Amino acid sequence: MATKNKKMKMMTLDQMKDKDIGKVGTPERDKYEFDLRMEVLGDMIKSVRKERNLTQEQLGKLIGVQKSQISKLERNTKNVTIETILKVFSALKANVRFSVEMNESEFKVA
Amino acid sequence: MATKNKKMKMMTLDQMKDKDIGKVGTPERDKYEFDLRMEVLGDMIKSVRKERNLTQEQLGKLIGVQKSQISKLERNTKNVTIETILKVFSALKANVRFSVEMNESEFKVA
DNA sequence: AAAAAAGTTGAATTATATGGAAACTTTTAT
DNA sequence: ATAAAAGTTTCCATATAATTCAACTTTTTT
Repeated sequence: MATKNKKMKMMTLDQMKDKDIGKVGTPERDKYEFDLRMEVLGDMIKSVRKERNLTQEQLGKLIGVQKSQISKLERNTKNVTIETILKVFSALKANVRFSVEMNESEFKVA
Repeated sequence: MATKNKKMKMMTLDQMKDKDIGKVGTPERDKYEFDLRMEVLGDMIKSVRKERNLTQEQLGKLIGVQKSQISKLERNTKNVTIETILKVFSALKANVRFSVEMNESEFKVA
């Protein structure tokens, strides 16, 4: 509940999962980055939502959709648009950032 | 899990833009993270593509779409799905990562 | 164990992203 | 200055993401 870090708090997905299943308080819960995969996105939403102590219905109301929609997003039945991602995380007061990492040597232009 | 590869090169969008308009060789071209905003996405694609010395047509061929499609993505005429982002950056041999940053104190559950 | 709350699923609809083709414009050679 | 290459735009079709509603299942509470 009450925060210690005044600034930002970030968490890994695993840590989030740990939280979901009970194991709270891992040490390196500081920052988290992961490859942008669709499969993992729903878990992120769910975890942040839980962190905010919201039900799917409440989150839905926050962004103006039914709880079923939230469920679908969390369960990742489909591909998702950036807009949707932003809408959801914005409602959760979470910043989404993304970065592109370019492996120079790996590309050969013939 | 996935570990860092040896030689990654990352760059900021501003640096990419600098490159586009001529200013190459900025010092902190090392890593880059930015808020996931749609407006900026097209620039990312364009910049990485240029870094790879590809034309829109070549990139298009790489992922199996017309050059007009690439143009649209770069110009951000529409919202984009994750799948598309991945497809493009994967063709460019660039890793996309994304992170969620949660400001604890900012959320008040009533 | 029953009731209530939370979450899931399926079917249907609407909105919009993806995509191609061709004409057009801008940029880059020659 | 012209031609060629690269990029943009418009029109259009198709695929699929976003969404709702209602019934259903699972979880939580009492």
